[in-house]
Amino acid sequence: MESLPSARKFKDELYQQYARIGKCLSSDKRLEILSLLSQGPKSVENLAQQSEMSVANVSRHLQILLDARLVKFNKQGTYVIYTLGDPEVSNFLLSLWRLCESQLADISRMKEDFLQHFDDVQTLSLDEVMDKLEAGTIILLDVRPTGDFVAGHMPGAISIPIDEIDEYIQSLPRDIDVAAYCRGPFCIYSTEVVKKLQNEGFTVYRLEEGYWNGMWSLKCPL
Amino acid sequence: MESLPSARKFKDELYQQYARIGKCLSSDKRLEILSLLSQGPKSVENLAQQSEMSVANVSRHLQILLDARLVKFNKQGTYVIYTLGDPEVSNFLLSLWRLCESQLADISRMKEDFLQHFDDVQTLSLDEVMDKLEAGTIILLDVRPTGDFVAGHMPGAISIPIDEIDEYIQSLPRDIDVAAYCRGPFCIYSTEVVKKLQNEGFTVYRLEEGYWNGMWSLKCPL
DNA sequence: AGCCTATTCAATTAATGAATAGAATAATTG
DNA sequence: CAATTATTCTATTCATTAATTGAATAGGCT
Repeated sequence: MESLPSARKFKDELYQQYARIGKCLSSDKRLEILSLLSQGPKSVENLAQQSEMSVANVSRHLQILLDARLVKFNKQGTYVIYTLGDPEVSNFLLSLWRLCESQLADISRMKEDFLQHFDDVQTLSLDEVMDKLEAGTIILLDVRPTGDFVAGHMPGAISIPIDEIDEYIQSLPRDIDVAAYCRGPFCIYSTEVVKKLQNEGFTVYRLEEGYWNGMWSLKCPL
Repeated sequence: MESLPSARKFKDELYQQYARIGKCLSSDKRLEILSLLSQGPKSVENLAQQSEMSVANVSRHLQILLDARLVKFNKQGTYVIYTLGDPEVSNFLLSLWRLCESQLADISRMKEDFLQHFDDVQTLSLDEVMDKLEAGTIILLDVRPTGDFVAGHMPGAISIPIDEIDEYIQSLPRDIDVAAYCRGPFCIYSTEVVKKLQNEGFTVYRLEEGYWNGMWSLKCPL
């Protein structure tokens, strides 16, 4: 069909556009950034700390994500705060994680192996914690980074980012149980805190569920 | 926390696994293959023809998709028939296309530009065609490749793959209207057929909607 | 001015992609 | 049953692209 505009050219260009999004998802580091951002807005520096990358490198990855409009930013003083571009992106990430878990058996295996190291940590379910919280027989610690806490948290929880736990240990009451939560079963912030408080003699539990993506679940990819 | 297994190592390995899926999506050619497969199972050769790639190249892409379990295959005689790996993959692709369309303004623009070339092709809606089909005042042609037709089609439609249209032109009745459909607004198979039949003197329409991914819609990515 | 954060640049290293040609498998034919 | 053909997969090549780092720059804030 020589009179028609080239269908092949059109197709190629179209799929090249689609692949702009795809390329963003092809790097483990960018996936980690997206995962972190799905837990709340973050500055470049903050992302660099949590992903253990250099600021320069994070910045470059963010440019790539920005080009595909998977993230957006606004400036707050000298900080550039990045956010997921759109609720659509958040939905998409959910279905990506779901797909990964369902297709890649390696992932489930890795996660199981990892969790075996923490068999000795006592856990409470969300319901149990809520009951105890109402009854006033427990203190609930949110040990995620401050930004995540601000973006959304359990009513009644106290924000004690894991970096700052040492400073707070003295002021925690010892005559009442303590529970800690973070993002999910595979986020070990709360596990670390539980072990540390156990050594200090507290009665302390880990909350099974995590707060992630604006909801309580066991499904946080990390 | 030196006694704990390295959280960083675990995270890195986990995101590397996730990125296995991501890498599949980073190539325009692989996205095209996935798109083609979402329209029905296909042999390597068939995929090569439709994507206008060499068989060897398609095969290599399929290996990559297979490694991430986005596709699976079964052998039929000497042919290896590839399929999407799982209904989950199909769902995921839908949300990927949706994300792409919503984030990348370029795509909408390209599609609009492309469609302008076909302003002169008369279209009918799905409802109109169904009415006319019941009334017996129209013949409906499915001009997609045979495999797609077999995988699912409009009841009452006749399969005339675009490659074979010339052989069928003689036997089409000229005293009744003809409509053709393919995958969607951006699949130009039906447009090509309409133009060809128009030149032959038929009264012929293009069905606005396309049959794609087991449903009628205007949303086929290509 | 001085400090802090983020981006850009330059340069190195690593990896990835497309394509070719050749290998393996299975059916078909003489 | 050997030889041929058809079909799909693998391995290697080469060019391209991507990731990372450190240094330099830009620009806001106090």
